Amino acid sequence: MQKKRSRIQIINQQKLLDAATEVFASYGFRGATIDQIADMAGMSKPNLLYYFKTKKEIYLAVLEQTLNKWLQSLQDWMVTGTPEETIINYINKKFEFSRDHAAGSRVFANEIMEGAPILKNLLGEDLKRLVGENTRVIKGWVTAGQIRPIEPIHLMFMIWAVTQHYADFSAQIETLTGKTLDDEDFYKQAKKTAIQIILGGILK
Amino acid sequence: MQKKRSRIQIINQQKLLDAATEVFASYGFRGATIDQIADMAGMSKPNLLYYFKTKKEIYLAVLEQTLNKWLQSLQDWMVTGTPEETIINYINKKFEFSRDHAAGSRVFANEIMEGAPILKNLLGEDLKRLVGENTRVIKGWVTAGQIRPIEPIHLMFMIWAVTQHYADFSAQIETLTGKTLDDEDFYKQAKKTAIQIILGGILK
DNA sequence: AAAATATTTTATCAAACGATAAAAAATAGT
DNA sequence: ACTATTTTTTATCGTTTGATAAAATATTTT
Repeated sequence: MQKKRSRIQIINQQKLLDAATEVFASYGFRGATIDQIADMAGMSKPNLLYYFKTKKEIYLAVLEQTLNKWLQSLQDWMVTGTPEETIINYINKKFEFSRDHAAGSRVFANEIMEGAPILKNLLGEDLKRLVGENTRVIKGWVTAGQIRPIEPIHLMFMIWAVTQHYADFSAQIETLTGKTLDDEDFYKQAKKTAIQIILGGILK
Repeated sequence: MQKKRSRIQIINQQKLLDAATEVFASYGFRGATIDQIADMAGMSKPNLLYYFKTKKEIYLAVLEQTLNKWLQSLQDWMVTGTPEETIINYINKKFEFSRDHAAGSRVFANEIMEGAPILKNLLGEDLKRLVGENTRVIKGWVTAGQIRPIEPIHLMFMIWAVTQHYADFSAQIETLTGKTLDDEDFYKQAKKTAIQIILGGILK
């Protein structure tokens, strides 16, 4: 029987999750230390462990919080619109995610580069199913002659690659351009270019 | 006065660099341990430290080895060819790198996600200069009306994003498709799709 | 083969790390 | 205001980690 979470608990757990997201984003699960996370949250290490019993437990909480938001954009895939509308909408959603959850995107990237020990099962089931549905839609467009013949899965990868790149490599992008997605003009230009090229590349 | 490296030294240092590349690729600088690297190289920890005095020293060696190969593809940028030839050639080079140096690509990705503490200076100088040269070429194409109006830097990011994605997220891609770039057909299809979309997106 | 040098192993260290126990302080319920 | 509960702090533990010293082994040079 789970007691109702107190006000302090809710505040502190979220504060810890935010700090943990930042630290795991930078150093991955193994490279991150709970000292660092506690420090960033303005808390002592044992106090952190009062809210999350182990390092793995807080990592799982971070992954879950981020994953839900990540999958959301895939689920919102519109099957009713035209190819153009659908792709634009999807790229928009992905860019929004990269801007609003850049650290979460990097947590994912780290998890996958470590071999996705935690997410492997989930990627092989839920994500695989979602991707299957979406590639079928794209395949339908090709068959119906609505877009140029294209391998659907690689189009998906391409959209993920471009949108996530701005979150995962923001340090490099900032060094080269002085800007990040937080800059409104830069955000619009990045999105515009991506949409322009991808749409131009698949539409007839 | 540096003594000539012995036969054993050359063999073992390369064996260690290869092992270190794999481990740093998975766990980043902080997450990797020299025990792990030594194990993977079939060597004891103190023996590793005989060849590389510190963890940072072997990390720097790995970064340098990979960086040279990474920059190579940028330097080979053809200024004499048509836009079509130049882009195809560049994407080819990048895909080759992702296939032949996937682990190295991930070492980079980790370094950048950690905030690029080591590479920051280099990215701000050498890379910035190279990117500047290449974006100027693209800008010239636009001005001359050879390609559609496009923001050059975002085209560069797009090419990096797509090509590196296949190396950095190979675990995810393998889970979803069962294939990696080592599969010849998969490699060709990935490259073909990327070239088709990007060229189609920028050519008139 | 003997001597000199290079490489590997064994033993060990101090600091950092994840985690626990128990006391102290703060908050909530009556 | 008093009591019960929750939250925070202090102290500490066993491992892991990066690194060093010194002995043992292997290789090269003469």
